Amino acid sequence: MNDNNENSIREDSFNEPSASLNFLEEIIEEDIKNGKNGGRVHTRFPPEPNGYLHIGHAKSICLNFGLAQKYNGLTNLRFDDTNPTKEDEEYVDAIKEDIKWLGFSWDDREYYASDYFDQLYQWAEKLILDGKAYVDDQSAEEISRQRGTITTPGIESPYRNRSVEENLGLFRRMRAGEFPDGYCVLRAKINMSHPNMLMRDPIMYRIIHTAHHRTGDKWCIYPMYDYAHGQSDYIEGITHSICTLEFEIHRPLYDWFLDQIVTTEYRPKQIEFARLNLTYTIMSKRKLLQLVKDGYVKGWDDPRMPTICGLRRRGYTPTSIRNFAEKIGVARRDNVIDVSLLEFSLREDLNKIAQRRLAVLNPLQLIIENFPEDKTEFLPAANNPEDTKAGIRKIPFSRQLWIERDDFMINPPKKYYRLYPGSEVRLKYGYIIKCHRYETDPQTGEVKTIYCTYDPESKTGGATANRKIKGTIHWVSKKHAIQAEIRLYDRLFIKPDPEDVAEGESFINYLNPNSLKIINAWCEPALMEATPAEHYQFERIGYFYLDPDSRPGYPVFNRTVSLKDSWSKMSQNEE
RNA sequence: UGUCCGAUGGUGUAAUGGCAGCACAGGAGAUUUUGGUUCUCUUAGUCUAGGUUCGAAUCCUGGUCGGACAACCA
Repeated sequence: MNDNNENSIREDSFNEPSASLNFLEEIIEEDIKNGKNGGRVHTRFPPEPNGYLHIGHAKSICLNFGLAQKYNGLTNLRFDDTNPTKEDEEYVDAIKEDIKWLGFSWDDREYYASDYFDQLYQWAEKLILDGKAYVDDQSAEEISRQRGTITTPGIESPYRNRSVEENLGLFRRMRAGEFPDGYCVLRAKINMSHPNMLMRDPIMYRIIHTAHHRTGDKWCIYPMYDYAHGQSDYIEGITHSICTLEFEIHRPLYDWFLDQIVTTEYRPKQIEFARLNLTYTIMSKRKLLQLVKDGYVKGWDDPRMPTICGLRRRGYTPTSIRNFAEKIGVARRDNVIDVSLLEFSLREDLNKIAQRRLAVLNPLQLIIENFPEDKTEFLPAANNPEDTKAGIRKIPFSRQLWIERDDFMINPPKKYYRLYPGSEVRLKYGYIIKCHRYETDPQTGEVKTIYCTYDPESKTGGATANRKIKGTIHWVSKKHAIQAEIRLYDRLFIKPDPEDVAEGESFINYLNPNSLKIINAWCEPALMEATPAEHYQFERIGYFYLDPDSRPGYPVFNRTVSLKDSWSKMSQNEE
């Protein structure tokens, strides 16, 4: 497949079995080696359908599906829908779409915690029968007060030692709907002075008279997360239940509930990893919701949002996100990933696949004085220099062009090799031109028009085509250009850690006022046929992606990410 | 104040008692009809104090710093 010797050697050493494992892979390989759960690997991705998925979830998705793929296992999609007051069908569909778009499949294994309400209820009765659970009639406030604090033990509920019969009767009446919301709860009887507060007789069921998006009015009691999650894992045959670090403290409870019901050799195991944090980004669902609700962004899929749908609309590719997840690795220490690593993964993919086009975002008129008035030439241009199979297109060229305002200076600094009086540049895919003079607006002093001549032999394939010219600039033919709306996005926050708030401020104070700038651009005609099936690179500018707001004859493009720009960096450092 | 978890260049992540490596970011250069891409070189790291050991990022002890935990949320 590859007869380059050096390359195949490198490949081989890369695939050596000694390649290092992350801590999750180590645990899994150890479990497989020990024949745990019959050597099976079965993971799950368990979103709560109460919001949209973001890049942090993408890490979890890549981990869960990736690990299963690597060890020939399976991954279930399971909606953790145990709280009907917060959850909605709307989110279910969005979540499914996002996971599919990322490139993962749960086949037919789409489950809901609510599928297990009957089984969960049966097990709850068993716990009551075993004297391990009781109905508590106290108010939420009272229960909370009795729970003690982090440093002081709690005290036992006066209802803690009700008889099994009384508990069973009460629990059945809870289920039957005889009590209003909050009248009583079912609690596990564990230890009110446990140093881990979650073990101080945690609540298993509460009364909520609200219709559920799947079970409708069948239930008016709903299980809490801790009581539902491990049991759901057990029902589904999950082997490795991977979650984020904040659930670490829940693990003893996860294990306690399993202890009460597991009768088999098989048993799922919870393992925690550190969630993703990104510089200049917030990941909290609550805060993202606030951005949407209060109109700081235009919706969950606003291209500035770190949501999967936002990134998709912005022009991110699934490949770039998967590669990113691979690069950041996984561990148990808190981390903040530099957003430039995400952008690197994005450019890396886009560079390979993006269709090149010419567009002028900030136009300046250029006239080629020795080019005939009425002549149009069609110049062949490679669609993608990284991929010859992408083919070519022809770009119209004529006497009057638009060029980028940045590509001309009256008094250029050192190392500026674009256009200035007397200089020569190459027009990309076209001719070498020389600048002779320019015209300014007498009112404003702004440059209006640049006058050049072209070297007719300097076209690709021409006699002087290979002359060394330092600068190449992009252009569009004025009379053939089409207009498009361009949305220039920048980071949403001006502070690397927007959640690190000063006294009396909130993350809202750190919003970047320039996170969106809308302009009009002149584009080569081929962009009239732009489609969301393609990603585009406007040469020398950046990557762009067609927005659904586009109208017939008027495309709208989102700037996905700019090209790396070592010139602006260099000229800034000079200052 | 208690319990649990964690600590390796600026940011991530390897090294599983034996040469501290890789990626991003930063810097310098080469190539280039994109100041893009690609390529080369380069700056920079084991929280701290002790102990075990021929040998410690790794094992032990103390400290320091950071995180999690007191919803009828997940």
